[in-house]
Amino acid sequence: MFSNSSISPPSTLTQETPLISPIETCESMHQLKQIHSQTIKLGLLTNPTVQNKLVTFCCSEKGDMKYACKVFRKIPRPSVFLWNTMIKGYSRIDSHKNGVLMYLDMLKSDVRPDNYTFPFLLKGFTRDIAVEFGKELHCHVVKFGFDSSVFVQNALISTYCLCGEVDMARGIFDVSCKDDVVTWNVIFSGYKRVKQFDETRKLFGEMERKGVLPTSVTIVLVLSACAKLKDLDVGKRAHRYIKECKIVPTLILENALTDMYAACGEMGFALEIFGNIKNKDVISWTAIVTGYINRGQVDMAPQYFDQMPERDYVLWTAMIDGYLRVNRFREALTLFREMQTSNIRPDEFTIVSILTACANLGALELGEWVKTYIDKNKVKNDIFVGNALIDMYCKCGDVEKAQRVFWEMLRKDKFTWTAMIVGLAINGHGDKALDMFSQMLRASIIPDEVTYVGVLSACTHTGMVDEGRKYFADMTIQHGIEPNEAHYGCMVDLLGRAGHLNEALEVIKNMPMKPNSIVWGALLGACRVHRDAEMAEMAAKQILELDPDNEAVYVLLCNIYAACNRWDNFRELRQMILDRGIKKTPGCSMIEMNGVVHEFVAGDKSHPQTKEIYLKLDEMTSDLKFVGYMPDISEVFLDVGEEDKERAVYQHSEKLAMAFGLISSGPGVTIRIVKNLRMCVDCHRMAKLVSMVYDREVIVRDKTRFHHFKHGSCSCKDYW
DNA sequence: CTAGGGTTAG
Repeated sequence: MFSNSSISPPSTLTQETPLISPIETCESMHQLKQIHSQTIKLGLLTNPTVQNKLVTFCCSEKGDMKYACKVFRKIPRPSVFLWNTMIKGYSRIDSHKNGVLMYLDMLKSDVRPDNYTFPFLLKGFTRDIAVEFGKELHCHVVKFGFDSSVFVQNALISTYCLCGEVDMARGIFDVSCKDDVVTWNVIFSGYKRVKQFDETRKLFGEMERKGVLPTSVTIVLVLSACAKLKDLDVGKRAHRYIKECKIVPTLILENALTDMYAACGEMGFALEIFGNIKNKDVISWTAIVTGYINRGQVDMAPQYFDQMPERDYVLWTAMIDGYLRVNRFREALTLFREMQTSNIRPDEFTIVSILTACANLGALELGEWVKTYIDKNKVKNDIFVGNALIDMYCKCGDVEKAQRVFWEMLRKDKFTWTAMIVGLAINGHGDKALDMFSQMLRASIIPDEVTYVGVLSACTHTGMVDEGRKYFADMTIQHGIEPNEAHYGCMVDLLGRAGHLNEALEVIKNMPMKPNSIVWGALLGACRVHRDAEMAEMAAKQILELDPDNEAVYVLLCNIYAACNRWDNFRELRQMILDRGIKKTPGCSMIEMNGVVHEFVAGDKSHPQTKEIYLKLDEMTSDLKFVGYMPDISEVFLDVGEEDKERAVYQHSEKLAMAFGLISSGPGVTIRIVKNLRMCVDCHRMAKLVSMVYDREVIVRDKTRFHHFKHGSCSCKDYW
């Protein structure tokens, strides 16, 4: 027997439409399909409530958009509610294209959107879709008159933020009523995306004055901004709201608090909060690790890093970056190898850190490996990666590859251009660097103070005095950049190297700020090239007043005395150095071979191939003597008798590296060496001869520039 | 609408 109610047709008298409550309690698509067929059998499909409930379920988390579409297409004239539900469904599954298509279909069917339509549609946008449709949809919003709906405003603000158009977002924010805390949260999150943390801080103050009460989302965003700005005061104020507004402390909030205190250097507070977190996750640990790193206490970080059982790629990268910050590049690479052994995949952030390490070590082979890794493993090749690649290639002396990366980049920012300009300049291609600079201006990229350091050093490295003066003036006139000490240093360098020592001194005297040791150091360097002992003494005195422990100055002055044959001064100064116990920074050269960075100091005997290296060095010396090599000991410093002087120069670290390079690589392979100090005259001479006699390109990156040795001459034109 | 790591000089 059939029960009456289940077979009787829908009656207008029925209080409740049948099958509604089964849909509401439905658990799966399987159940829903059964209910759907029942509605067809019962002819209930024309009932709007049934339609709404069916489509809503299919669009929900347990649903299936394909099925939703089937049901939806059978409905003759869907209501705006149904269209919205479909749009919302597509947003949920990140099918933004379909969302937009739905919206367009809806307009074609002459259904007007309501104030739910836009938030649902915009919510599903990715950056690309937002760029493509954002502005147009904003026009629709205005046309249909929803521009004063707070939900629509919030959605639009967040869409503009997604496109990176914060100013448009801010425009909408400024005319909104600002009563809704979500509006504030959305704009804060937008400023976070573009890293304008200062705006968040300013607006937070405004929000407080307006008396809008923050939610936990607000506090998290404000704390994150304070962490980046290292603003402890505002951070503490945000912390107070948690108690005052009775905001429940979630893990996210506790992590944000820990990070804020750690970033501000308040490790005591940070550890207290950290200690009270019940279910610490990797983000909590990262906050502590980066806290120590920020304070320069890298060696405190491993305590926590090693304790954390589940280290993810962010934590690894943070730790690797910690070593980079204190110039411990080799340790950074060691950690990277450990990371790979642990089977943690590096992402684009890690890659940037590794490229930075390669750049500083001159490790081209590893850098090339990273480039291949990026291409093969589909690491997101974003603008940071591109910029780091350019920097790596330039600092490894391979300008061509750097340029290739540069031109392949789809987007270029001021960092991209600056890295290329600086890279060309230090590699001795001043003219190309300046050409790049004019292309940069034509591309409407605004240079900053670093760009101008690159431009001025391009002029310096190539001796273009008049151009340098012009750019120095342009910097302020055209771009409103006030020159800093580095720029004055470049000018002193430029004039000094060209032999205009007095003019260089005038520049220093007329500086609006107190000349620092960089500026005086530039003058001292010029005195060395032009052998002006008097001015050198004066410059050295200035530096030592500012920085009494600057051992490089003593060494340079010694070299200058030697170059000017002022042996009395030389001995006097050397005695003073010995009396005061001033230690010369040991010269150190690095060379990469098969992905391993080998390091040499003068007279080094620690290398496993020491014997072969010294044999090769003997062989080199006698080979080169045939073409006129005579040891030049004028720049030797730490030595006693003449014979020892010769020994000392003979065993300079870059010579050992060169010998090692010659025996460990095949004929014709370029030898690349990185030195921590300025290259000495003797090593420079020897490298030129090596490049000729053995027909090898030798590239030495010293403290300030590159020396590309080829066929017996050097790109620096013996001017360094 | 919510937390952590990355690029240019001296």
